[in-house]
Amino acid sequence: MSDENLKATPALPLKEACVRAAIDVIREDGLEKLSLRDVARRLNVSHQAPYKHFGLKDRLLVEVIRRCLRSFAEALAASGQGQNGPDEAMRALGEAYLTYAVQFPLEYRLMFMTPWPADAKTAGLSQDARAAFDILTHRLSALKPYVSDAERDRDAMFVWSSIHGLASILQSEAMQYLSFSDADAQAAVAHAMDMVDVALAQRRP
Amino acid sequence: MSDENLKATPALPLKEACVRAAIDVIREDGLEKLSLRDVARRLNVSHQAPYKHFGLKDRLLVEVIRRCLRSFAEALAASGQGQNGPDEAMRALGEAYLTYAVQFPLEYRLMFMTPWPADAKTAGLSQDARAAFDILTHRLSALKPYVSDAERDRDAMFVWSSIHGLASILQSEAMQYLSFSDADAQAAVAHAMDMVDVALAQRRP
DNA sequence: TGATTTGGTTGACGGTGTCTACCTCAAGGG
DNA sequence: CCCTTGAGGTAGACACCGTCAACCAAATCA
Repeated sequence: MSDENLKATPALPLKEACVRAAIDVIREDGLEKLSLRDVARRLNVSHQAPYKHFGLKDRLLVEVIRRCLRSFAEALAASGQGQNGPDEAMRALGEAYLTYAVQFPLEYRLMFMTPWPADAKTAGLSQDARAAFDILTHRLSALKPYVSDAERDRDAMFVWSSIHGLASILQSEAMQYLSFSDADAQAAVAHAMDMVDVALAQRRP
Repeated sequence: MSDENLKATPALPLKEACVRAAIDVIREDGLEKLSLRDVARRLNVSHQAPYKHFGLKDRLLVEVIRRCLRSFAEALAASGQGQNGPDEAMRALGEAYLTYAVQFPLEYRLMFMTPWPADAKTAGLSQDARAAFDILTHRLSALKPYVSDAERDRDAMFVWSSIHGLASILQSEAMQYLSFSDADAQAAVAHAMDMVDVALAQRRP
């Protein structure tokens, strides 16, 4: 036996522990409830300890967004397995997207409905976002042949904006505000996805 | 002459002035920069004065959102004038929607990308949201005949989610993050709107 | 007239992000 | 071996914030 049991609660380096605690807070209560001091309290550490690792609150936030983007991209990529054709794979992607948005609304909001910290671009978040987007472009390429990447990207942008719009409406209370019943809402979602398929199929070879 | 020039800066009752100042702040710096104390300072009034009119910050926010929804609905409704047919009216609606989102990104974010205060429903915001939504349903009714309101609402939800997705992507920096050029972005928007038209036309009589 | 409501004031409390200063301890170079 | 240095932790302060409480003047109204 080594001396593991001697140290109290090392387990994780504090930096990593901060990120995880922050994700917990956001998952539970949302971004606006996130405070560095609260994170510190949860980890039984002084209110300045997290500051040593992330000089600014925003820099912790960037790290959290990065994690979210990656786990989101993983969920999307996993949706492809065991599908028969490109059509089903495409549909599965859309459903995985919506599922994620509904299952983790606060993370989804953080990634796509919240202004990113100013230094997000320098921090390389763009690449993680692009990785998620490219899952979509790849499936589109399997679906129909494109003469150029630009043409494919236009289709991708259409699909993405439609699904994203749907997701963001779903995870807000907009449906309730417009007094849609649950059944109506579900039907509307299915219909919207059909419409996307229809539009994509329009000029398919 | 009456005694107008005797009073310093009455002009508006404080309540109204607060709402307008709050909108100014949001337009300039975004929701997260809005504070009741700042509003009070701008109006040369004690930090508690606004509190007399809106007991909670959220209640001021509700009032601001209401204004935004109404001016948004106005802009949408105005887009219908002087169009030739229902098709053009529909297209004009979509463009007015996007224009508004791009022109007033922070207001747009406030209306559709920010969790509404808890008492928004009781405060009757739903009706204002519904009014905006119904502009869309009316134009759809002019576009093609529906056998039921539910069917029309499903189409409306599809159109709305597509355009909303587009708008929310446009007003975020997502395009930049995905390294779309301005021209590409514009082309993507036009393409997406075409796709919506295509899908809508699919089963048109 | 006297009571009460309305709309304003100041002051306090607990919470936050961030700055500065201090401490401690491990690693390394002379 | 000592001594510097830097990383990672601490406590304390400052300026904000939302909100509550107490007070106060003028208007409204019984």
